[in-house]
Amino acid sequence: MNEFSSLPDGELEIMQIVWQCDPPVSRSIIEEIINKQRHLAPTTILTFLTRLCERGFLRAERQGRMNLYTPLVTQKEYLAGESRRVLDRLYGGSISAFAVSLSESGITKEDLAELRKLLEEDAL
Amino acid sequence: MNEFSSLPDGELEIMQIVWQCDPPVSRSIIEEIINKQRHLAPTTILTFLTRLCERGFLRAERQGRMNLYTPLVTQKEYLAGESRRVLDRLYGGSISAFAVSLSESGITKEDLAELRKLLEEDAL
DNA sequence: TTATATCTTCTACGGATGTAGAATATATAT
DNA sequence: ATATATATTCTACATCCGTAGAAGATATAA
Repeated sequence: MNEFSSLPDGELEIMQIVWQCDPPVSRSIIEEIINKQRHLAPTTILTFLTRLCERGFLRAERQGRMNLYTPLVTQKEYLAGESRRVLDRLYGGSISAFAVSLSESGITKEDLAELRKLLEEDAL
Repeated sequence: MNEFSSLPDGELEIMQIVWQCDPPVSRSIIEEIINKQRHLAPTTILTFLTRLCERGFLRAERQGRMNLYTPLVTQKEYLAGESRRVLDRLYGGSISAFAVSLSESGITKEDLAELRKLLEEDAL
């Protein structure tokens, strides 16, 4: 259905933060959030942001001497495509095969309950 | 729980074939199967096989002038670990979030039915 | 108006990956 | 015993990715 390229880890990490923020968002905001977890040089973050723009995931607009970034792809869209790819690649597209596999590496009761609920509500 | 590194696409493609075969398996067998889908030079396949040995996913034993490869990691083990990683990376570990996302990119009725059945049988 | 601080863009580099030709080893047919 | 066919290992290379210093641009303080 949709056609967005798969993102490498570094870029995905940035996108996840952008999505969780109120757009548009600046490099410094992203840096602040990321640095709660680990250190990345400002230029590293900017490299990722530039690559995401080239990929068409973000749009940059200048404000003063800094850039503000706005997502062009929603998290929902991206995750739908990416999940599909993963499922196809690993399980030939079978979500139940995936579920069985996960249960083997430990699935939480809460998640199981949640899944049951979704199915009962015909939410899938 | 388990600790196997994530495989790059090329190597995974080979492993999927190895898993679906009766071990041990030769390069030529793998080549035959792969070439139904796309072309890969024999040396390319051998490169992947060598890398998989280095990673500890395969063991090679010489037979005449050719090598026979045996998996050291089961598909089940690998998929469990890999799925877990994917789930954590994309959905903070929530399988229901994953299911919702998949339903947005189109989930088949068959899969849905299968999933219901698994849940009813308490198979997860 | 000019120096300074700060933000971005350029450039770079090592390691991983996909791909395969060149070089080498060896079983086998003659 | 040797040539030939064929299988592997070596070597190579372009591209991608993670990472960040160097260089360049510009808002702002003095």
